[in-house]
Amino acid sequence: MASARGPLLTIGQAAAYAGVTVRAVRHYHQIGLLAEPDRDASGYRRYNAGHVIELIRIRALAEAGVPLSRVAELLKASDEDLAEAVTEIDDNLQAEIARLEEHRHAVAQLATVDGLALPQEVADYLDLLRSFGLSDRMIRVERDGWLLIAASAPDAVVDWIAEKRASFDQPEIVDFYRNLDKAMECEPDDPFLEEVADQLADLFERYYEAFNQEPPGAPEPGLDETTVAMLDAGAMGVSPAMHRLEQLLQERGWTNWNDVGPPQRIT
Amino acid sequence: MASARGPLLTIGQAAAYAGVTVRAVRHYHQIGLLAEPDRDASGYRRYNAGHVIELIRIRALAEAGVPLSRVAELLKASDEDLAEAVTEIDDNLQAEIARLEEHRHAVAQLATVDGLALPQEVADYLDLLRSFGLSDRMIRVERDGWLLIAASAPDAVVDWIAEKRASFDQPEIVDFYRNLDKAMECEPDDPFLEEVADQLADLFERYYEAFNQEPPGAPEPGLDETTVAMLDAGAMGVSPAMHRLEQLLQERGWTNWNDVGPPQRIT
DNA sequence: TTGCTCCTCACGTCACGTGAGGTGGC
DNA sequence: TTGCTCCTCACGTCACGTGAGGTGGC
Repeated sequence: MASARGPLLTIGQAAAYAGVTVRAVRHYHQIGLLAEPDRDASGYRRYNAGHVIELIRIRALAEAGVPLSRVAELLKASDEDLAEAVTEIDDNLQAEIARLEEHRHAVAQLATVDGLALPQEVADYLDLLRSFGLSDRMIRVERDGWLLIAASAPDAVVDWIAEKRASFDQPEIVDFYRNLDKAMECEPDDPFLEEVADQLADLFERYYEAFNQEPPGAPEPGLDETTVAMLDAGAMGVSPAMHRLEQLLQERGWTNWNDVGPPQRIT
Repeated sequence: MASARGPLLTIGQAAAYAGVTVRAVRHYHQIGLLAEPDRDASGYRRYNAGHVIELIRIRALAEAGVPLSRVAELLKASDEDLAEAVTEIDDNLQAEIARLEEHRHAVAQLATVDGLALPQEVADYLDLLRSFGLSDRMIRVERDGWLLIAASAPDAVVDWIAEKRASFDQPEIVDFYRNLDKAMECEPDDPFLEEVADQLADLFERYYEAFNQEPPGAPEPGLDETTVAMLDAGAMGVSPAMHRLEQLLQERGWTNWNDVGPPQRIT
């Protein structure tokens, strides 16, 4: 039994000594982690060396990220039990550090609005579209589409965006996107939409010819139906003109026009 | 205005798509972070592509450790504002990682019971005492004393422990500690205590002679009064015998005997 | 019909923070 | 007397988790 001799610290002094807040000390009392000291005549808690030592040890464990519910048990642990627990705690710390490092990468890519939840390659692709003078509206439609694709097929998105990007080496693709941009502003009965539909059907035709009726990529490019439907809904929802354009394309014998995978000829 | 066309996902499907829990989605609605979608005839929420995209973006920020209260503002932010915020978020992440790395070090040293809140050098010192066959009780008194010292003078403790450790090169110091250990078990009136007091007084005498009345270290070795008083209380509280030994030493002309700093000759 | 999802309260979690209202110590 | 510390409730924080009790969809 340690005697009550020695300096008796107030809760504020004990807390300052151990480097914790007064409220934290009271909390440790409340949950039974730290024994309540005796009170003085005024009802103030008075701490002796033993209490302060226990408080320092509690803090050492708590600061290391050990939940208070485990601190109690570790304070009483043997060297072997403690060593085992320490291994586990260190594993947790390492995992947490790895998690944060990952987030640092994610955050770095998030430096631009486009980068929110998108890989750098997609953000670069969107910048390429911008460099062609395409409207913010167009960029947003593309970005949202690729967000959905990235969420449903995170492993494939980088390959797909590379293919998509390469297609912009052809000046007629760039030209088509500019027309598509204008088309989004049209009324559904604007004759310009027929012009764009013709241009797109022509592109599809040449695309199939170039690959001898054997376009690269499977007809199902790896996206589930839900995602494809959401992509369509997103693109079509932009304006009634887009909906009309889809109809005009079907009249010309083409369907399944979306951001990934080849179009399909209606047979 | 995006149309309500496209596949309408249930809350469970939308949550799974974005990689969050159903409860999290409801929570985002509750705090106004994510707009409530329309309901179907049964009162079920039905999500369209726009909702899912917003959900993915919320998740991207939240997972990076951004508090939800800031997520709302960042979703609407410009590229410049976002870049600024990202710098800050990354600073926070780096600080957090550094904090965890520190804790990994602390935890590594905590692998043994002695290491709880004590630097490795002190734990090594305690092991040295153990190798001399000193009792667990003695080790505990020493450990608690050094815990108090480490808490009040963390920068100096390594130097002090090195001095203390070096003193054990002298066989008579080791011999004295063994006697001190036995003395702790004594009744206060045991004549063995007088023997130990004589031995300690002799050690002090030779210590002063060796340094020509000019012992190293200031009379006040850098510890505040509170700590010194707690150290005394801790050591004296162990047993009445220790208290008696202190008295016997005073009779022999010595005071201020504790773990750090030189003893003082009563003038 | 069974099992799964959906709904809305509403309390629980974790480690304290933060007043609210009052008293003691220098 | 003033300002600071101490006391005990007790609600607030943060981002949901977890039943409780009930209904809808395949």
